[in-house]
Amino acid sequence: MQLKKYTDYGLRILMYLGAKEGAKESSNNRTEAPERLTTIKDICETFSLSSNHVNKVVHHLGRLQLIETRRGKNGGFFLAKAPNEIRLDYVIRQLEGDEPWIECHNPYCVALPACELNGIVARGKELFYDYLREFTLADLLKKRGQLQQIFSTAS
Amino acid sequence: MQLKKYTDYGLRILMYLGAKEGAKESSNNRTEAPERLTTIKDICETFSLSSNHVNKVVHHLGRLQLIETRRGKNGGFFLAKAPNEIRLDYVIRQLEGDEPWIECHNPYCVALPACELNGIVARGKELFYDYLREFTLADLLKKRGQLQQIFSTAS
DNA sequence: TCAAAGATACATGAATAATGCATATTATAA
DNA sequence: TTATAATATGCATTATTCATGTATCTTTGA
Repeated sequence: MQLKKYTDYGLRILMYLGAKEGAKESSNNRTEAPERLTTIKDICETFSLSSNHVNKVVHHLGRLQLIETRRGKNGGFFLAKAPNEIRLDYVIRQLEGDEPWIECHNPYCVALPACELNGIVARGKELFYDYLREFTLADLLKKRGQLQQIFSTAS
Repeated sequence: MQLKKYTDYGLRILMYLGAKEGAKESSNNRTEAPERLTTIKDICETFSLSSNHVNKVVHHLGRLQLIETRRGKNGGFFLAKAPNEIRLDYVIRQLEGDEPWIECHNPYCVALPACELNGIVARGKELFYDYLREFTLADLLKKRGQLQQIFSTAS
């Protein structure tokens, strides 16, 4: 019972971008590309991660349109939304996958027709995500100055 | 992000016992042993599980004093408490293990000193368990008659 | 004393997450 | 136009953890 590192890495990437780019507000739900884009290499060096895995997470964040990715020379990625528009429940649900937390089929459990358990666990899961829904990336950037310093001195 | 089968099996065992033994009330926090005890074999046949794994879960439930186990001929196990005294949050926390849902060390994350995320996830986890705390084994036995029929015809 | 039950330790297998490698694709700059 | 730096993508491999199997010990009742 633990979030995947994959999900964790996704959140760290967003924190990195948020700390670097700042809390831009955007009316058109888009932010401008910064001068120099953040690259997968930057992330890997900062957090001491392997590029392969980060590669996939970045791609996923791109597909979710949370970041915008640019191929080619001087490419990289940046936040596609303002931090206060990136809800944590959405990020975690998408990266983590949204399977039930208890498995009643596979293999099938005979008690299923009279089982109250799966409903209770499913409701608990929703309460977890309802709570996360109250937070956005902006809430993860409360100590933005400190994060900036950490990220700039790391690697 | 899913409960272990181990935990699931534990809950099914308790449901089986509760359905069979009924909703006995006990002032001294103990129930009487029934005529014929439930065995690991009974559970395995009912739910089509391997005895090895169930063996360990039964042992664990015994250590938690949720059931009482009896070795030797005519041995087996039975509920050690009334169903309404067996809280679901306790069972799941114990069987599942109570680790944090997000890993900040191992390996260490540089952002940790300024990270807001782990606290948010930890609080969400507690809300999940707070919800489970409202339920007991008795709540899983609402359709007790149907469960009894299922369990008696299965195997 | 035998047989039926759980207790325990250790070994193996399976599933999935994490990582690695290779190569394709794209965009920019020289 | 070509070299280079970046992401995109698919497949292979490794590591971790969960699940299961095998063997043997211990306990208890008949």
